[in-house]
Amino acid sequence: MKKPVTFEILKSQPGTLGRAGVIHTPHGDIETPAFVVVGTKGTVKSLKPEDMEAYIGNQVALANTYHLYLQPGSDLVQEAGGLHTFMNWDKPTITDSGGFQVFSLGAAFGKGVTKFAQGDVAPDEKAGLNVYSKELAQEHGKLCVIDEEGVTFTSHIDGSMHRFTAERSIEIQHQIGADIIIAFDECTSPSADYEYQVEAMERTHRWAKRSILAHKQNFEALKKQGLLGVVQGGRHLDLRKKSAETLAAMDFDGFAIGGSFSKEDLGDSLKVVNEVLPEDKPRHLLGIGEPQDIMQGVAMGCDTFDCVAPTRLARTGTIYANVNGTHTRLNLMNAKYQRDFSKLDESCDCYVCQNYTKAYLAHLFKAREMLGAHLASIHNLCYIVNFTKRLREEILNG
RNA sequence: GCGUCGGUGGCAGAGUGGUCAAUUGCAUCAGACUGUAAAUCUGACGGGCUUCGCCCUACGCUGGUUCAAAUCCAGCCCGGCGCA
Repeated sequence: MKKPVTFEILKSQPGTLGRAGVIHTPHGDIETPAFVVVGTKGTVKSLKPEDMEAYIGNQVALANTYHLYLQPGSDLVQEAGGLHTFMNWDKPTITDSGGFQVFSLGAAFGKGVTKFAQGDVAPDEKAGLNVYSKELAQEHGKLCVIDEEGVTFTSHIDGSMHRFTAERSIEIQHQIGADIIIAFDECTSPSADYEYQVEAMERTHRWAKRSILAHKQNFEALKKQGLLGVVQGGRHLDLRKKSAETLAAMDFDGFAIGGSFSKEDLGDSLKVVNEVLPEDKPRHLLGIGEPQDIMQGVAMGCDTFDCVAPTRLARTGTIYANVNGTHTRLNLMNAKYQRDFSKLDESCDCYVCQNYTKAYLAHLFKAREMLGAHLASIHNLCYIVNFTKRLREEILNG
């Protein structure tokens, strides 16, 4: 049987792990390296799929299993004809497994911790320990509890209890129907200690195996959806290597690299991982997507990237701009932009930069007009999508 | 003119003898945001300093009562409303 998701390398970059290629999916090709736009709830916040086609040109969008399962319900998405039909986007899609919510609603909940740490992070025993009992979880105000079999979530929407296992996550992703689905994993906190990282990683490996089995049992889905395994190991290079080796031996259509990183050794982590992962399968870097990070990721052999930063920053008034060759964030709410009638970014020729000024967007944000979020999202996504495209061209032309 | 209610920080609006440089909201200024709990969150917001604290000036104006006044009293100024 022909696999629904395959990868083809067009050119490798000498001296690095970088490569330009194509991921073939039932809904079309993804030319890599590529930035994957995040549309968690089946919508890229503030944008219509038509906007993406008209103004951004992204080739693929990523939705979230946990969110769509809770609302409107994955059975409903299936009844609608699947994610593509439901949201009116007929290009490639990916669903994330819900593994990130194990982190964001668990260890990270209420703590302001992100998966991308900067500098040293003090080990926090509770980042690992407290996920084991419901009592401790409640005591620490967390919305999920982990055990060997899976994760019990308390809905952030209405407080109801929900159970995710590897099998359940895959089943839900079958209902949603994205081209690429992801094995259920645990994204660990950068503050979890080494011992816990080992434990969580090994558990994620067991879930990976179960995810493959669950996927293989659904022949219909097997024809239409490719499955990625998730490399874990946190900020420890030895664990990263181990995780990559373990997953490489499993029958995945590609790999996602997840978990927490540190700003300082992202490159090293990716290098270790991608030297081990099979070359002929695509590698997605989960949740990382600042321009500098993507540049590193590409050089270290990653093919696709998703990140909420461009859209989240956009909604809160911050835009990307290339200032004297440096990737910079500009907070348009700052007083100095009130009368700045220049385009958002001199080097950008996106629809927004062609038609609007910083002062106008600053006004929209100050006035809390929703058009601000819309225009800034278009610009930020264009910025990052085009940046990634240029990295691809550099490899192809290099 | 008489009566009555009221005048608080950029605005709105709490507070009615000490715990008040004064609740809160807005506005303002700045910061954060990396598989979206997020059109969100955090901080500052009278002035100065040796800034987990200290010193000045402040609740219409002037004076008074009191150990102590944004808070009580008197006069004045200003505004709303009612009656002339």
